[in-house]
Amino acid sequence: MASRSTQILEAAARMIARRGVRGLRVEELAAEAGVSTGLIYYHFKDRTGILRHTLAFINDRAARYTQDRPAGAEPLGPREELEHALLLELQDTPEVEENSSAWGELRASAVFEPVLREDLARATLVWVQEIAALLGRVHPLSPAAALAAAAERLTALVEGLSMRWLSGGLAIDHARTLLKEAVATELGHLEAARNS
Amino acid sequence: MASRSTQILEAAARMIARRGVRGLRVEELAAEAGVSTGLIYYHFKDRTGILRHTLAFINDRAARYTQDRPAGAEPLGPREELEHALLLELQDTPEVEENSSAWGELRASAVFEPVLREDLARATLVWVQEIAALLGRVHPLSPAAALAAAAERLTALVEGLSMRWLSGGLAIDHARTLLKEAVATELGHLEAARNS
DNA sequence: GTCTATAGTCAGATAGAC
DNA sequence: GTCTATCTGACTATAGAC
Repeated sequence: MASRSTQILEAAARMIARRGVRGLRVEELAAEAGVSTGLIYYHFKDRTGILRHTLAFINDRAARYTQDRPAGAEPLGPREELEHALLLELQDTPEVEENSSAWGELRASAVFEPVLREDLARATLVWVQEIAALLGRVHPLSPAAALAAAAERLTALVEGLSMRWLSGGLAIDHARTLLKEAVATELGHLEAARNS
Repeated sequence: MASRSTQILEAAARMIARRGVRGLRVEELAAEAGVSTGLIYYHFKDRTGILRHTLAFINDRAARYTQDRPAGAEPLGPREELEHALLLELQDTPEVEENSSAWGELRASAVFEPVLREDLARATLVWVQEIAALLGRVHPLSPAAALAAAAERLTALVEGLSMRWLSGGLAIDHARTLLKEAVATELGHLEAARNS
C-alpha cells in the first residue's frame, strides 16, 4: 500500500515538523524513511523536489482529515462545523501538530523559494473557499465578497496563531479561545452588515 | 555614529530579509557589512549570536519607527492611531518590508531554535500591550481582558497577513484592506459587548 | 578591534553495481 | 528501483599576525 515514495514523504513531513525545512537533511531523511539517499534523489530529483512533493502530500492529508467525520458523530450545525473546521489546525494531537508545523515552515520558506509559491497559493485558495462556504451556510444572505474577506481573515488568523503557538509564546487553549471569539466577531459583523 | 557592530547588524537584517535565516551566510554577511568574517565572530560569538542580536536590533528599530510621527503631522484620533500602528507593518516601503520579512523569518526560526523564543515572546508582549492600550483609548470602558484579546487577535492577524503577502499569495493593498476591516470588526465587537 | 588564511566539517548530489 | 561509495563544493569557526 504505502509505496516507497509515500514512505519517504511521510518521513519528510515528520522531519520538517520536527526540525524545520532548514533542518531537513537528506541523509537524515533517508535514515528516517529507511531508504538510501540515492533513492530519494531518484524519486524527487533534488532538495527542492522533496519540499514541493511534501507540500502536496500534507495538503492531501489535511484535506482528508478535514472531511473525515467520525461515523457515529451526530451531524453538526453550520456554525459548529465552521468552528470545527478552523479549530482543526490548532490541536495538539501529533498528526495535526505535525501538519501545522510543516505547513508553517513551508509557508515561511516560500518567501525565499519561489518554486513553492504556486502550490501554496492554490492550497490556500482552496482552504479560504471552503471556509467561505461554511460562513455562507451560517449567513446565506451575505454577499460573496464579504464572506470571502471574512474567510481570508479567519484563515490568516489561524496561521498567525499557529505560528505563535508553535514558537512557544501562546498556549494552545488560549489560541483556541481567541479563534472562537474571532469567529463570533466575524459572524456578528456579517450579521450587522446585513441589517443596514 | 554607526559602530562596527551596528553596521553588521544592519547588514544582517538586510540579508535575512533578502535571503532568509537559512540563507544567511556569514561570509556573505561580512561582504555586505564591509568587514571580515573574523570580526563578526569576534563580536557575536557564533551564528546563533548573530541571529539573537539581529532580532533585538530589528525590535529596537521597529519601536523607533512606531513612535516617530512626522513633525508637522496633525495629531491623529485614537481610532486613526490604532489603524496606523497596525498598518505600519504592512507597507511595501523598503525599511518596513525588511523589518517585516526579517521578523517573520525569525518567528518561523524560533519554532526550532529555542534560544530565540524568549526575546521573541517579550517583543510580542510589548507589541500586544501597545495595541491593547490604543484599543483602550477608543473604548475606555471595555474590560482589560477584552482589550488584550482583541489586541492579540489583531497582531496575530497582522503576522498571518504579512506572511501571505511576503510569500506572494496576497497583494499588499488587499492585505491592508482586510486588516482595516478587522479593526472595524473588533471595535464593533467591543462596542456590542459593552451594550449588553 | 580588525584582518588574512585555513582547518575541519558536513551536506547535496552523482556514478555505477545489482 | 534500490543501494553503496564517493566527489565536490560550501560553510562555520578558529588561529595568529597586526
